[in-house]
Amino acid sequence: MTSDLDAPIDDQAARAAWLYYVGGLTQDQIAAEMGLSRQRAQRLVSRAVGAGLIHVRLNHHLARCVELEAALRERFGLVRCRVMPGLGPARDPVRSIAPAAAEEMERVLAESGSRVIALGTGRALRGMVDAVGPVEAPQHRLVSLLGNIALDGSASYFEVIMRLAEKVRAPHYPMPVPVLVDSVEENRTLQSLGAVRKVRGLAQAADVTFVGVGQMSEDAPLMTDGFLTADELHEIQRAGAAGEVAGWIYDRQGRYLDLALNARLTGVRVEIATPSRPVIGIAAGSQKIVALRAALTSGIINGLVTDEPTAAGILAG
Amino acid sequence: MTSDLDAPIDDQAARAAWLYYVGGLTQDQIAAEMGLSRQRAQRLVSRAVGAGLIHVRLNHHLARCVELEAALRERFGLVRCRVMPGLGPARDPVRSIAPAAAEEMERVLAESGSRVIALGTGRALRGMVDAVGPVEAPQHRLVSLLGNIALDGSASYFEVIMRLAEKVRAPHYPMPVPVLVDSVEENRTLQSLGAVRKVRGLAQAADVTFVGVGQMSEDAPLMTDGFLTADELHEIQRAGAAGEVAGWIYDRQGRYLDLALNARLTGVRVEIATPSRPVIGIAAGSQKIVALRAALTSGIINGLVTDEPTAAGILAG
DNA sequence: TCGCCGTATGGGCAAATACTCACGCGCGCC
DNA sequence: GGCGCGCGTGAGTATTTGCCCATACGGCGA
Repeated sequence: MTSDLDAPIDDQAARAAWLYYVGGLTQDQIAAEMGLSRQRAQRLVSRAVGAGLIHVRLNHHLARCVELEAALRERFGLVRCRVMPGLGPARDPVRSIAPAAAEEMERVLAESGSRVIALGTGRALRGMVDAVGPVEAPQHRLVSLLGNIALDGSASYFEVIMRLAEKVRAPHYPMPVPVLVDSVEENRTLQSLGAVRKVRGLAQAADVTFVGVGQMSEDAPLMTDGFLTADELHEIQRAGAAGEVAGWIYDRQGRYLDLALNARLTGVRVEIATPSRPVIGIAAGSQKIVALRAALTSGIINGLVTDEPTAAGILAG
Repeated sequence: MTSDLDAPIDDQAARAAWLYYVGGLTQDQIAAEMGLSRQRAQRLVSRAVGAGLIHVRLNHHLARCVELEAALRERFGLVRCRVMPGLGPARDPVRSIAPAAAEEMERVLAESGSRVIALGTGRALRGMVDAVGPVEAPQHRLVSLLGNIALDGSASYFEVIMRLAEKVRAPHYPMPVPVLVDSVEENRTLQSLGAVRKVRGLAQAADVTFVGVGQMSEDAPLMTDGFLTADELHEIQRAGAAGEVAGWIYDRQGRYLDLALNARLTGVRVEIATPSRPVIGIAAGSQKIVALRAALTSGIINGLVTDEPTAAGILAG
């Protein structure tokens, strides 16, 4: 990833992108200004965009999105709701929702009082963290809802909490355990560890929680990430699984299922959503509509950042 | 300006720009997606940029800017300081500092407690307001430091407070009087009005103040905006004028001058900057270096948003 | 009703930008 | 010390974009 050695290059890239997007210079002018070849200027701008150094936001509320937000708020009694324009099919909706999710996160980070912020995992949360600006917020504590170790022992690809903590310089409490362990006994052992108990306690007392929402269809993240086999998935599907938050699986009414799997999950089950302790779901995509509707129905989440087609899909049900 | 009738067009423009900048589609693809001709897509994107619907921010701290910020903070004991990359000569520095100033404003607006926010006038503040996102902040009160009526009786070109109030839906207290009146008596009459007294009192009690900083050189805004004649300007220059905040003129040490003009100024003189009641100066440009250094020296302002060359110039003195 | 004017639209073209390729340099490995 | 290997660079080229113009549309006044 971006190491410290890249800093001067990133600085150049950021400067070039600034001149390009804010200053409105052409790449030729940038090259002249910075004393580079035009190709290099082009590469720097491109690099800045690719590395997420540059961040575009829409200073305008689209009527359609506002309507959907109002409808979702109304129907599910949401505390927070953001609906971003869709990007058309074949584009990753994370690109669309990440900036809005980041704004929600920044809103919390901007609070001057100290908060405990709990975080799930997943691509959407990772996108959110990447889009968060480098604000200093050392007064808050960041805590992980679930383990960040994948089955193969590697730290999870979607490292959310460490990245965010690094950006905002806040104390952080990752859960240094696997998401899912092999046996009930192993889990019991882990849960008895003081460190794990402390992190779980903090997570359960979180003031705000940000989570992804997983679908339980054939492309379930729990399966593609290797936590479930296809057979296990099918069995759980037959038990009525509609979605999953932090690994905990629920049915179409958003009621958590009583599964054998539960005893092997190390993470905290999210069930604290109240107006003063919101749980914000960050998710978009047609595959996630069912899972989102269920989580919203029972109030597992009472805040939502999604995109237009997903919002419409949720409301259509 | 942008009227309500433009809303559907602005919606289209915003959507096109979203697809272009966030989605990364080409204008051809946008045209296909939205069912338009390519030219129309191009015009919409262009319109969105022109109308300030789209807002670019740099998610990366440039080493050079951070250094300058630290040096300014240190030397002048600043509460807040932001230095943005310069755009090269011949580009309006307001483009560079407006987004950062808007972030500072949003930071204040995000506070959940109720604040009184005082605002000056000028191009830089106008740029800031345009860059502020449509956040709801009805808990705060916005108050004007000085009149918004120009000499010819028209409401000032740089309408700052009304625009901001409209965006954030906060109660606002403009000062419905001229910046400068013709005679001392006229001023006395105005100042005795209950409405004016109330606004002035609120402004003096502001929790945060945002001001532009005017230079007193040959291109002084006070003169180009028609408040001073060339002769008056020259006389004031001879009296040692270095800069001006909200119309109140100070010398190179940042001490307010005792001028005949003062008796005709309707606005509030800013002299409340403390760590808990910051006064943030928003200004950039080589002509403003002297004025800024003076205001920083005496602490008329204790916060600053500027650009790189200006910051370097201030420190060089 | 006609004609005028301002505005919006799409085609075409020149400029600007993104991509591809071949080369060169430095680094590490043998 | 020689030999690749990979990264970065510049030249050339395809694509995309911005702009100008001719034209169509619609509103308005005569």
